[in-house]
Amino acid sequence: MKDNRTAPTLQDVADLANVSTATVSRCLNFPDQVTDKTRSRVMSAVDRLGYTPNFGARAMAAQRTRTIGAIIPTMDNAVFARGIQAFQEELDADGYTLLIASSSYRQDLEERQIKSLIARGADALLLIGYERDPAIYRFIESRNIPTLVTWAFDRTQAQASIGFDNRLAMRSLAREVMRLGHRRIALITIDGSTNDRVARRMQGVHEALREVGLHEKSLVVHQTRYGIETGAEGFAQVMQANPRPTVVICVNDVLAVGAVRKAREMGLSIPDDVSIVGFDDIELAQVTHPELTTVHVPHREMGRRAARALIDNLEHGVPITAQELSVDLRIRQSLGPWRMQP
Amino acid sequence: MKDNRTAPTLQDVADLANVSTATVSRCLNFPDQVTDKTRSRVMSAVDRLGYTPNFGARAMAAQRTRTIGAIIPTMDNAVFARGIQAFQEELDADGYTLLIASSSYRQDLEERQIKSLIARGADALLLIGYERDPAIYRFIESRNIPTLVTWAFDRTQAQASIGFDNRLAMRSLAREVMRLGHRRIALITIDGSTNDRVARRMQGVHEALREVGLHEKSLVVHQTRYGIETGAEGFAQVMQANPRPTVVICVNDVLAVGAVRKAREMGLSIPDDVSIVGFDDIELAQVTHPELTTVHVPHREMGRRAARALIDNLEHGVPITAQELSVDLRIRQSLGPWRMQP
DNA sequence: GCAATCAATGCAAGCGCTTACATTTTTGTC
DNA sequence: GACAAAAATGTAAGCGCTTGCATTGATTGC
Repeated sequence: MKDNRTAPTLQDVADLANVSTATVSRCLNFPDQVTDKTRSRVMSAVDRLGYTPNFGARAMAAQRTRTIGAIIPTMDNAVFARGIQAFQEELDADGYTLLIASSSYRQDLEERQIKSLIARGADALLLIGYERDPAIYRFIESRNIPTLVTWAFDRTQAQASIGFDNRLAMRSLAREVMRLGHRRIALITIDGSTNDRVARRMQGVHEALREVGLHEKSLVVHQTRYGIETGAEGFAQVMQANPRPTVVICVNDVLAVGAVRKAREMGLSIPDDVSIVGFDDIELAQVTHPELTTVHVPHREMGRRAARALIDNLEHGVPITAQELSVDLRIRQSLGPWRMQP
Repeated sequence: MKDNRTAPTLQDVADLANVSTATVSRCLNFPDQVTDKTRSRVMSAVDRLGYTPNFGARAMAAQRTRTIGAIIPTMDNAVFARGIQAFQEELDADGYTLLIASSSYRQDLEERQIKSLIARGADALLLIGYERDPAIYRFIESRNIPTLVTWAFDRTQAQASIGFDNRLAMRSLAREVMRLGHRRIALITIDGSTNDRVARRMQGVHEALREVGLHEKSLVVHQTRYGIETGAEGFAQVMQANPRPTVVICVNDVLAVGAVRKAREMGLSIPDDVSIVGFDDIELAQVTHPELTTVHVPHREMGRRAARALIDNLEHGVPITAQELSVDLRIRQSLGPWRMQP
């Protein structure tokens, strides 16, 4: 009798069904290579013992895992959560399993996790943004692991990605702001040094500024951490500038929502006293009052496509090609034309 | 020369460093059992080859993985995202890795994932809510995997949990609603059949109702899916009841936020025309206008404690004991006293 | 300088599975 | 009913690692 505190093995099943382990393995992996009779005998042994294949052993023997790894900066951010959820649904439909790790925006952690996911046998990898040590790209390359970057798109980068161009997207939003006559502009942002998406968005703002002959220096910038609360504080800060900004651009909707709240608390009317715009178009953007003008990003679509690209590569060797997704401006009530300050 | 398309193995490192695989293994796992000289030789071989231990092989040989599995209903929900993020941070600090799967609220999927996580060598498991097939609890038990339920607490259940009592929490909110004189009440909820937390919250409302002598039937109930948008639709629905509800209780904040938005669209003033309350106290709750009265749940604290309990059990055999966390009412402006309908 | 001791290292047996190849059984044909 | 071909099953060699035990080498006390 076996120690029943421990998982039953292929051997246990084989013994109970009176066949070899090879046959059991075939029953599980290639059912039609086995007689109906044997198969049902084996399957009932499997049920009886509550057998589940040991993943590590299987991975080692088969050299594939049907597992895809993803590393996101944080779970605690709706944009990633939503994209990854779609990614996972698509994988699941094809019998793949998703392994997620979150890096808290720390490069060192991310590198550890990339190695850990590969060590765990991930057949492919999904990463957010381009920015990382070239050595780690070489490492991935040397292991021959198909890898896709997402949430960003930049044709000058070597690494294949499915995403959108953060710089251009933000630039077009900033242009719209300019078009409405605003010239006194504030930017609430988060640290761009470990976040290339944010860095690109800031560039986009700068470019739009230069196009109308404004110097970057004229921009009132406030850098803070991610969060509604910090967005609110940031808003209070930038509104102290003199002359007061007529529009506040936030690098994401979460900050913008905080700004909207603070404006209300300060008794400012949006967009009459000040306009506020965000980025991402999360569900929240339509809940604020007034609704938020922002850049719509197809998070779920991105996740779905990324999954397809990776699976197609794994299953049929389809090369992974870059895909740029289009984003579009969602002009809502939080952005209005410039008016002379009273 | 090795095929460099494939990961280097312990053997490769051993060869390069001129030692046995046993020594390399010890260098990695018990560095002080090895001479400085050998160690540095081995380590430089490791670096040179970019060696990373194969997880499956290691798990198989060592019978432990320092990995903990968690299954949540969906990533795309701030409350789980936040709790799990804290859980993961705590695990990480102790050198554990988190494996996450999401079940889309489907029991069958969850069962598959429990098995998959165990097969992957998870040393322990974190699950949301109690409700699942007893067979699956037996399965976990038979594998001797420490398991913790969270997001719920019920002393009548056998399974250890760290969470709060959804029924009592919602009841106290409903009592407050009654105390303010409301008697014409609507409830916007989601399917409770696969979600014991929601089912308990509904019970809580029913109990409070009975306490003031109202019959459950007098409650205007609308069941929908999770989401801001669906919450908005639900609100429109329940407000058609005659007589019109004076308060709308939502089983979570997301629905409530949708309700608030719809009320605004309908030109109703909150709380003068109708009160709205939610549950969870997500960040959103303070962004709506007016701010949402809700039940505050310590999501991050819950995640942290769950991690500690599991690690302490794994490392020092500390038994996993149930812990009830306290929640508290956050009374804000969206709830006002009952007034005669105009 | 030598035995006794202890630290450092090596040897080799698994861990649970897949799969190429060998063997047995079944099926179809004449 | 005998034979070849095809289908089903078995055998056994790994996959990459850890670890108990055996071996070697260094250190110590006398």
